Amino acid sequence: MTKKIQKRDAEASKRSIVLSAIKLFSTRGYAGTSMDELAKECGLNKAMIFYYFKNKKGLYEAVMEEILQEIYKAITQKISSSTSAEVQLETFIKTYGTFACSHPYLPALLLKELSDSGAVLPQQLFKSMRKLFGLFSDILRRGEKEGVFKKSMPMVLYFMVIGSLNLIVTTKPLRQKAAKLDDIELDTCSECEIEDISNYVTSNILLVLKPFYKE
Amino acid sequence: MTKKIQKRDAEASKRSIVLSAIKLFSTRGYAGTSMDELAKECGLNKAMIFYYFKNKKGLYEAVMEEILQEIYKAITQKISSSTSAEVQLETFIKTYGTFACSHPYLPALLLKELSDSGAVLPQQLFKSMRKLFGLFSDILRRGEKEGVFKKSMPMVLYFMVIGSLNLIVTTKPLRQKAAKLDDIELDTCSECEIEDISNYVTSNILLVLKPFYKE
Amino acid sequence: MTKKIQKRDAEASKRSIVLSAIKLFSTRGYAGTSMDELAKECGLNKAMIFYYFKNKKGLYEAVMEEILQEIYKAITQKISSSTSAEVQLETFIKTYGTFACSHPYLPALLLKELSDSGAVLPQQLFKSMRKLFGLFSDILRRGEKEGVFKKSMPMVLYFMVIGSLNLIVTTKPLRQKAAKLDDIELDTCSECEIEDISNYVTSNILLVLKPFYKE
Amino acid sequence: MTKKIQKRDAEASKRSIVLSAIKLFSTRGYAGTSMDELAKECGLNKAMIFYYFKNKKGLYEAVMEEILQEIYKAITQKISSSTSAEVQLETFIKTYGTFACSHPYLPALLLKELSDSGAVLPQQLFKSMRKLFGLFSDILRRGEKEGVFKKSMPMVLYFMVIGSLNLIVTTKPLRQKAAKLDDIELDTCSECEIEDISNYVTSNILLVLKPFYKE
DNA sequence: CATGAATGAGAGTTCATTCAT
DNA sequence: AATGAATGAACTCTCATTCAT
Repeated sequence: MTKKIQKRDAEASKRSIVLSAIKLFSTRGYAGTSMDELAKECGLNKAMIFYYFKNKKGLYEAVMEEILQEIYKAITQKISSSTSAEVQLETFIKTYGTFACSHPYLPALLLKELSDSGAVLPQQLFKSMRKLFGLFSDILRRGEKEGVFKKSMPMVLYFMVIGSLNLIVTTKPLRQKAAKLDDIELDTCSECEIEDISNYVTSNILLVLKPFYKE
Repeated sequence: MTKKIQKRDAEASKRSIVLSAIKLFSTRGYAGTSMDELAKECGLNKAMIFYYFKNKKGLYEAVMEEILQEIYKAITQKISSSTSAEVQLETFIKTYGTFACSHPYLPALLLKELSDSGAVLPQQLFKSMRKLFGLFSDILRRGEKEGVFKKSMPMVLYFMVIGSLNLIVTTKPLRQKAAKLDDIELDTCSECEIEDISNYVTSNILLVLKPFYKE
Repeated sequence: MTKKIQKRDAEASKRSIVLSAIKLFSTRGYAGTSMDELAKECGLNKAMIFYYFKNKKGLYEAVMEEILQEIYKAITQKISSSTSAEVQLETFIKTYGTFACSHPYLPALLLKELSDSGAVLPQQLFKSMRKLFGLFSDILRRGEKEGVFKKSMPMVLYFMVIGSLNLIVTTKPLRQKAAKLDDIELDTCSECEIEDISNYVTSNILLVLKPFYKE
Repeated sequence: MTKKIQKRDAEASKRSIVLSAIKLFSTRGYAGTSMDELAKECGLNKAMIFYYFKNKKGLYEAVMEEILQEIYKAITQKISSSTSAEVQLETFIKTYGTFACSHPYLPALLLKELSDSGAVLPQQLFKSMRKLFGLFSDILRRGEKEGVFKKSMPMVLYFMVIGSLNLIVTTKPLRQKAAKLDDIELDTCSECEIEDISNYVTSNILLVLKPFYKE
């Protein structure tokens, strides 16, 4: 009845650890995150982290699992409402963009992991990356089969999409700072909305896939 | 004479430290790299690192400075031989690609830095990043002025370029592993040469900038 | 009736804790044994250990009490069937040997305890040790009085007996390994049966106590 | 010149660590000894222990190596002055006794290690034990060959010797306490000198090896 | 009687950094 | 310029023990 009181609620405690871990791992990185700090952040005793997750790496795995499943679910859900390859591609990119923007830890963690080929989590990253990229790749392949898309290099296009979107999200503070201090005239897109950027990326990719495509 | 030799030794030692630091920082990240390990790697005493660089952060700054200047120099040099915006853009992308491929620490470090908005190196990264992006942006702007390029969002295009190229480089081991183990048919571009990819990226960007562009 | 079942369960649980504790304490030592591991070993919740025994030390005391009583009971029982000092001494040694061999935790724990003068368990060990040694000493004294034994140093003889028997038991794996790997010819008694050793020790002690004793 | 000042003297620091380690390991055991306490005890920073010895186990190894070599050296030195098996055996036992008494950490550590078959240091213990026992065994074998000793079980005799001597040393405080409090008449040899005990053990062993031996 | 959640203290170990030579 | 010795703080992780149910 008084279930909502956090104390002695295993699920809530575990959740609170994961949430704090997401925050810290995404800002300070794996090695840069300390379990002491994490414990303080989530308001639980440090030992509880090891009670629920066998060790630091185990927690990191759980965190990555969590967020990669989230984005995967978000995208598949949205995509399912259409069968057109073109619409699905558009949905993929836009959903990824808005999700990344509202869950900025995803780009931070993903870029960090991908920047050293999954040094911490090779197996895990590998599987999750494949799953998400598989989705993207399938859309392109189907479009190709149906004659609406040109032949392409899916891996490169995928990296153009998630590379740009992730970087746009993670560099936001940097770009805003740049805009203020800048003596040189340099448009760092500091005021751009994620929707505009997703749209721009989408139309760029479609330009590549569909010759004579009108934006 | 003795002095000169000492000075040469000093320069050599400093150089050796930076080189080892590049290697370690790019593979293990900032927090993941220990000064002990670094000292072992470069064959010098640990105290020498602090003799030449005030502290770990100072060394990291020197490392970033170094590699960002390198890539900047490489690109400006190549670009200077032409005045056509189109050729310059092509040169920018391809030079970046080949440089990233032959100096794979660049993508690793850059992505790591950009993935947390330069938490370690705000000021430094900021300036160097701006310089490189400034180069890219200038080309686009000039092309636009000359009527050969359409209006665009330079920041996004820049991220599409360096995002994809960097990811292609850093994920190479991952993608090759994926190619071997994979049960599903999934083209991870595991055998692609960087030249092909740079070409593909270039033509994609030109498709965006120049409507009706023939690849 | 419900009560009785509960009580039986309680007894059974307590017993199961003690048994697991004997196993772990004797192999890993007092400090080396963790309550977590112990709980896992005995299949009960960790808190139950503290429910039945006030703390780790309390459990250790109970364990020692238990096994010292066991060996004491085993010996007194066997001894009672004879009144001859010589036969009783023989029975003491042989019973100790076979018991130690079939309950190898006894030597392990006893040697550990005696090796730091009962730092963990002064009072407890003290009393139990005295009881067992008292038995041995009584036999010698009576034999002396009856003129069948020479005057001796009971404490030293006692240590010669239990020292050798305990060591033979605890070093068994070590000695067997030695036998296999050994390049040098060295008889480590790796195949000896405890009966033979007990016999040998017995006859040695009798040789000391009874001059001109024929083995 | 001011070499004797402890600071910045590696050899002295290492020595001080080993000495403190001997003290703590022998009283509290391996698992029971904490590196914090050890650092406090030897007056050095905790990190220095890991600077000189790679880890706790490494330090323990060094400690065991040290003391086992000491006793081995002490015995071989004394033994070398005679060629008679009988005298050598006597010297072995007495030297072991006096050494054990003046370096009481030896019995404590040896019994602890032997009581779980070298759980911490199997390989090391194995070699050192073999060396020392080899010495003992050789004497017996030679005596046998020369016709002065009867056939025997060297391993058992060895354990009777070191078992009793070690226990006499480690139980000294216990036995003295027993003597004071005791209501029962029980001779715990609380006032015995190690020489008397060594003599007694020696003559007992000789009684076993030499029938009709007069003490 | 029994459990899982929670804790504070301390474990071993590594860290970046400085000092003395 | 260069080294090895030294340090204190921080690290990940485990401990014995208790609380709430």
